[in-house]
Amino acid sequence: MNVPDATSHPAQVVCCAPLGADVIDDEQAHQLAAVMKALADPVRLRLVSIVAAAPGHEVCACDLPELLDRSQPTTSHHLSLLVRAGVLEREQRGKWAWFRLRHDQLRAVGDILAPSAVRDDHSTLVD
Amino acid sequence: MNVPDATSHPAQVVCCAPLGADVIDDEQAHQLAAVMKALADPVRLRLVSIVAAAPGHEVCACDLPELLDRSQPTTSHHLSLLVRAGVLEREQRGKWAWFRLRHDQLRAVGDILAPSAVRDDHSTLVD
DNA sequence: CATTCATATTGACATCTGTCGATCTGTTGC
DNA sequence: GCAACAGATCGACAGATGTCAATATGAATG
Repeated sequence: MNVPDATSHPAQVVCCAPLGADVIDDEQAHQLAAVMKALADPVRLRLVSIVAAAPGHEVCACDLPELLDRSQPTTSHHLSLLVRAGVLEREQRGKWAWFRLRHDQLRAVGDILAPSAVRDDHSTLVD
Repeated sequence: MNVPDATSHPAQVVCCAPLGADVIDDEQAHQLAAVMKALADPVRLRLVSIVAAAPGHEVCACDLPELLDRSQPTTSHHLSLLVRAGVLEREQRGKWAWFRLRHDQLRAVGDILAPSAVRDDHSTLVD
């Protein structure tokens, strides 16, 4: 899936200009596509939704195979993919792994697609 | 890729609750994933960006193979995929096909990921 | 340190995806 | 109707993706 960076921990937040501001170059397109590919799967969307709706916006991996109706390896696979994409953060607590949302990353992607009306907008997608 | 609906023309805009409002069900997840899959490709992101940045937010298909550095069939494939996903609209003008952005669809997806601060927010992702 | 439990990694497999060359379809102009 | 052109569809193929069973790794606990 070729997500931005596999090893360094605080994965980079995808960059910022809204889609209509200018034609994005190939590199930007690949970076953004990598994060969006990570999100563009039903299981992972439900996963993100579960984390987002959880108290404290965090969940223990131990609960996820059942919630997602997937095997433990499959669940782990999706989790690590989302971490590599910078959408989730992983934290080890005792023998459990907890995952928290990277709201900044989610917001960055959202803002590229639909620049929020609050920011001074350079007459882009918003006609 | 299994995008929402292949034939009916004004393809449905993906639905609305932000990701953290509640855990989305399997059906919602599949619908949203379909639209996001359509967007989660470097070539298609550049394509959308090209349309978004074009005067009038519309482009002629005839210009795209060169701009995207892809063959005519490949370009056509990406275009029809985006139309099926409800991201683009197609209009025939003489022998040329023109494509326009569905801003509503793009905004819907963006708002699910990053609920805009202007709307009264149901304490979701925005801590 | 041996056991147990939670999670990650590996290997295998079917399916999906992006790409192009070749061809078909539909529109224009003669 | 026919030639010319724009664009869509088909067929093929390499490579990516989602899935699970089996196994490895790593942390807590006796």
